[in-house]
Amino acid sequence: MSKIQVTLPDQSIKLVPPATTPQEIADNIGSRLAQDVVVASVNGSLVDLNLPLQDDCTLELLTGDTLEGHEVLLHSTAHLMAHAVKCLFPDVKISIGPTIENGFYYDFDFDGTFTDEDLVKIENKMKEISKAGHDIIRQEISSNDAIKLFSDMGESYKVEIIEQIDPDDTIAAYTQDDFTDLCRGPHVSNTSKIKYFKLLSTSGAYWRGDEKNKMLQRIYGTVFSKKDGLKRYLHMLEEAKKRDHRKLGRELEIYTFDNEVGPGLPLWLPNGAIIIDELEQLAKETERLAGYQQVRTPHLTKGSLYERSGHLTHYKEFMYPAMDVDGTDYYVKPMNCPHHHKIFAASPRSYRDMPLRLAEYGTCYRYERSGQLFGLMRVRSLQMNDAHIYCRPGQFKDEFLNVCQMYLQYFKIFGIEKYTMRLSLHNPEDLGNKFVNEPELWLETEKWVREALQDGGIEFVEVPGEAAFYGPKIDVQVWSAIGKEFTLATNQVDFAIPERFDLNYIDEDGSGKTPICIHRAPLGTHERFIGFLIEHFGGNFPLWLAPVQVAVLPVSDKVLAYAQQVKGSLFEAGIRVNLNERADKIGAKIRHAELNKVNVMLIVGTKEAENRTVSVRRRFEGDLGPVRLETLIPELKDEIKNRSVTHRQEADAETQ
RNA sequence: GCCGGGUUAGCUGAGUUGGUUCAAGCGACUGAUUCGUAAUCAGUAGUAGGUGGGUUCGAGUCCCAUACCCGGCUCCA
Repeated sequence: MSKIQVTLPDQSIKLVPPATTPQEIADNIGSRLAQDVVVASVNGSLVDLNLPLQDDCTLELLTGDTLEGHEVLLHSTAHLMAHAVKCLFPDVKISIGPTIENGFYYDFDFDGTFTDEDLVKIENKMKEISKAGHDIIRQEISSNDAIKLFSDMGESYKVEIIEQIDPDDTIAAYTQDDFTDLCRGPHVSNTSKIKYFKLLSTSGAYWRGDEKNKMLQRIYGTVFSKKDGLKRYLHMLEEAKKRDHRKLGRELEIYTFDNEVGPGLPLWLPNGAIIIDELEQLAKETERLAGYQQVRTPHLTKGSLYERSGHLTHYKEFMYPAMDVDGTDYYVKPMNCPHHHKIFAASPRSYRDMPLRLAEYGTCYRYERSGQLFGLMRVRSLQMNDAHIYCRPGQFKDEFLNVCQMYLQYFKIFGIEKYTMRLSLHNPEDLGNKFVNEPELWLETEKWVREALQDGGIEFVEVPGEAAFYGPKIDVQVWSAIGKEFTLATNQVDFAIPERFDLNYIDEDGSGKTPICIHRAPLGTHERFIGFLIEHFGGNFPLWLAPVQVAVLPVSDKVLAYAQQVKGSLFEAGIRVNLNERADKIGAKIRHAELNKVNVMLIVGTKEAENRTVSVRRRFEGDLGPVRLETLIPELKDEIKNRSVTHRQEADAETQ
């Protein structure tokens, strides 16, 4: 019988009989690989390990350590979980069980809810099924057969899914013991390959993600190919919790909430106010240089303004209800743009005035639904680093790109490296509904934005259907310590609203033209940005942002007078300084300062008092020895002025 | 808004099946100590079971309502 040639990644060739499976080849190479391999890549496509090879091919045997292998392992574990759930709760219907970053979930239709005890039971059952070592067998079937198969099992959600699959596509079912699931695969070849898993949480989730549909019960879990991987991941989750801005925000006394004030309405404590102030300084300096002008607008406005802007039709449910003032509806403002439009309209404008850039740190109020609130990241009172740029079509690309570059400039200052730029486009099917009905303008402005980004060499991903109702936008996505995704900054094109406000400028030819408007908030809101920064730095703020920049720590009361002089000099130099006058030992004072994540500690004892020096100790660096204040103060002022991102190793190490 | 869980002192956090005055640690305060790079010792106090009802001889514990928080879903101008 002729053999087939199987080329391995090291270019070595195995001659095997036709119908040999990748698993058999792995078995032949070594017992370790035989056990660890989870999926095969044949001629570049992922396939099951028990798929018989018929022709010459290249073969890569992927373990659960590889990206593709881990994905397969996650997916197979979702099936294993569904299998276990069906064993324990035969009445549940299964729906979908995809992989997500670092894990998987499965949604079940279940009359009841899964308790923590249920999770333990399910996990134990999974271990049992894993130990039993059932083969996982793929079966390709026709659409009709699949519908019959899953109808007979009472799996109505699966039937619904199959009905929406193109009947010409291959439909596959995977069976392990008495459990069969619809899946395109590939999967690991045997349940015994799934070992190091953990069920993490439960929640409700709407079928197909639509809140009009039935709410299903979701279970989240994760799996790793090695015990150590799972352990490290669980440890990482614990570490991330330590950086959670809600925990650090309280510990570092940055902000708080109060039941009597109301949900989503943060109270900024003095330390938080300092951080806000520094951010505003940065923004004002940056925007002044970029040609922005500051404006200020009121918190209350007549409803008619929001009718004109379209916000009352598009976002009324997210606005605080109207209050009646002398028979007229007034609203607290949910955004600043209509007011800025009014400022544009307040004077006749010429093409010579363009681009006109109006900036404001306006406080807005949005009625976020109660379940959306999340620490500082999602609040009901928020202050935006907002501005609106009015420009002529020919100026658009430059203006838009400049805004994007402003983001990048900020990100550099903060050392933000992990983010995604997302270009959100309209969905033609939602024109006139979710999006203003201007099909040509949509396409044109989307093209402009895309070109501006490409010209600027800025990487981005395109997301259809996510645009604002008045135009395409760029969102900058970041992740909180616990992995939640957030829009940190946003930059939107608005080709519709200026017209509704009858905004115009006199062009070179003497005719009136409508400007294009760019909405932009590179620092997002104070609330979200600071929430993010707390996590980004793990509370270890760079010197310029730190609420307490320097702590003066006298070794004993004997040198208190000198310590007070030191504090005075720093204070006069404009540095935020604390003096620890307590009767503690120096070790305790240092510990206290370290726990408060103070960047610079100045230890003064009799030696320093005699020599008119201070001993510098910096966070993460330890004792740096004595230095004269005349030397130290200018250095610190430089570090502050340059907004240097230093002394944050620990936060780096913790970043996932 | 929806599904689930939770709420005990400033923080963390115990508390059997409802049974006299609700731990403890940290923090705070007072006193002593005057000390050299992540915790000195002793003592004191504390407005502590979210709020409102109910069951009961008796509720932190059981029931109902409500507020707020947490995990998700959905949403995000």
